[in-house]
Amino acid sequence: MAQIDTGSLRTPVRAGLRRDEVVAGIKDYILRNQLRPGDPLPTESELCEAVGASRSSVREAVKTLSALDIVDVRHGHGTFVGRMSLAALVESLAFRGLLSSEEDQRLLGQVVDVRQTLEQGLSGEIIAGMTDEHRTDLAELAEEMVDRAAAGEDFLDVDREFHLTLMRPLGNDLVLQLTEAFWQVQAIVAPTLRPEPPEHILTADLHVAIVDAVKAGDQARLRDAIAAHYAPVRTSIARATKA
Amino acid sequence: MAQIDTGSLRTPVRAGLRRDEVVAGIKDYILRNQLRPGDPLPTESELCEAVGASRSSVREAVKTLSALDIVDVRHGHGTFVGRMSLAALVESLAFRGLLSSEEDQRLLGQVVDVRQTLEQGLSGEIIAGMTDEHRTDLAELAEEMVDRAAAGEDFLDVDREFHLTLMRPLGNDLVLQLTEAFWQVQAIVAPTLRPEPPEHILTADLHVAIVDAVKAGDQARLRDAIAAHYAPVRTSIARATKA
DNA sequence: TGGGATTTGTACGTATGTATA
DNA sequence: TTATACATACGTACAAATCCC
Repeated sequence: MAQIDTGSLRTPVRAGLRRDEVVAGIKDYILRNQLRPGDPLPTESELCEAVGASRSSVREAVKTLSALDIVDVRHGHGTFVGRMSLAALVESLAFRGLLSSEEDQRLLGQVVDVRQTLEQGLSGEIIAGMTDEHRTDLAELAEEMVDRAAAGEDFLDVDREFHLTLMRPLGNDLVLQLTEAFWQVQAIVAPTLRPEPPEHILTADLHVAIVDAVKAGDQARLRDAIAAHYAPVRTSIARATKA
Repeated sequence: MAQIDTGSLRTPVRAGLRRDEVVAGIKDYILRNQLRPGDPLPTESELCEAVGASRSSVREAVKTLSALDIVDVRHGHGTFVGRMSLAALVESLAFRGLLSSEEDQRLLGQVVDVRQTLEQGLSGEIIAGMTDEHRTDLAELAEEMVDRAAAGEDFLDVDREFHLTLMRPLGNDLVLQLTEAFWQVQAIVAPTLRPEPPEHILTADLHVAIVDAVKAGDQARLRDAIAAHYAPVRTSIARATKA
């Protein structure tokens, strides 16, 4: 129980805001009880008593933690420990990109830089960690892209899965989540300034080149293939900058 | 004004939750009016009318956006467009690391991987973009580390500034903010499992080596210096894993 | 210096929507 | 279907912080 001296009437000295105390209290509760993602938290009313705050304060605190995916609130069911995903990063970054058309170009370029740096910088470990299963998964995804491109369809979801699969051999959850987060940011922000015919066939081929490099186990070639993959995006951003 | 059809009594069909509607409404308001960070938003009561929701709902929505640093609320003053920093990323990631002692080791290792990958992968552009001012700044920071290490003091803040200064020549805000964010996560999570004598002198020397490589304009040497810089952290994480 | 106006923060009561058993 | 537990929403009143005159 996170009792906070509400018994003595008039405790005029109170460090910060009530809401922030409750936020700290809930975090504390999770840590002290060693809860894991998915574990249930006390109900709102219980939290009110425990921390000695009103429902309003508790609810606002929970909303703050909910936005960070530290807690997960299910209507009519209860409150649970969240999964602490990077959804908040996506929301925040993506919205920044939507603010103005200058900002969105800048951000897009920077996101592409980071994505390329990570994929290239980890290319050695990617090749080293690749299993046969990874390779076939990657090959099938590239094949799917080619097929859909030939049919004139888009393949955003396949592209996302491709870049995730590329990073999977690393066994690094954080890299995986960053990959997904930046991919999403790009997917959200890019359409706002691109009245451009999508070159699906070229894009698909560039992914095939990545697969080939991976299969060959050639790191230098993989780095080049990754650079080539991001080149069209860069030119389309540069083109938008001039316009 | 973001009027949302509250005029007709009984609008039984309401897509989602009231709060989420308000969240969308506020985002919309910012975008439609092309507001920039720091610009004022309508007061709570004005938002209530505009979106046709109660003050509680509006406040919860604002708290959600506030957690993402999309808005910035100042008690007794008003609500403003936020700076969309990566503070949410730090909070979320850092707390994940505090959950359990296994998680914190895993996360620390992954954070170090990402930091090293970014610094090494961008080493070429770092050297290319370095001005004399950057070099002297970096040299002074390393010097400060050496001095403090000799005096037996720690220099966390200097270390943070060093890695930011290293990335500054890139002119990439996102990289800069990620650098700061991951640095903070490491600074928060690392102490939870390190009852270890800090080797300040070694750490300072490793930073000096980075400065020397930068001054020499030698990318390969810089990459090595960066790897060497993170090596002690890795061993201390590995040591904790065994224990 | 001070006081009043504005704005956000907290508290409480009540009613409603939602999921589970 | 009913009952129960829970989150969601609304409204009001008051406290606290900030600003301006």
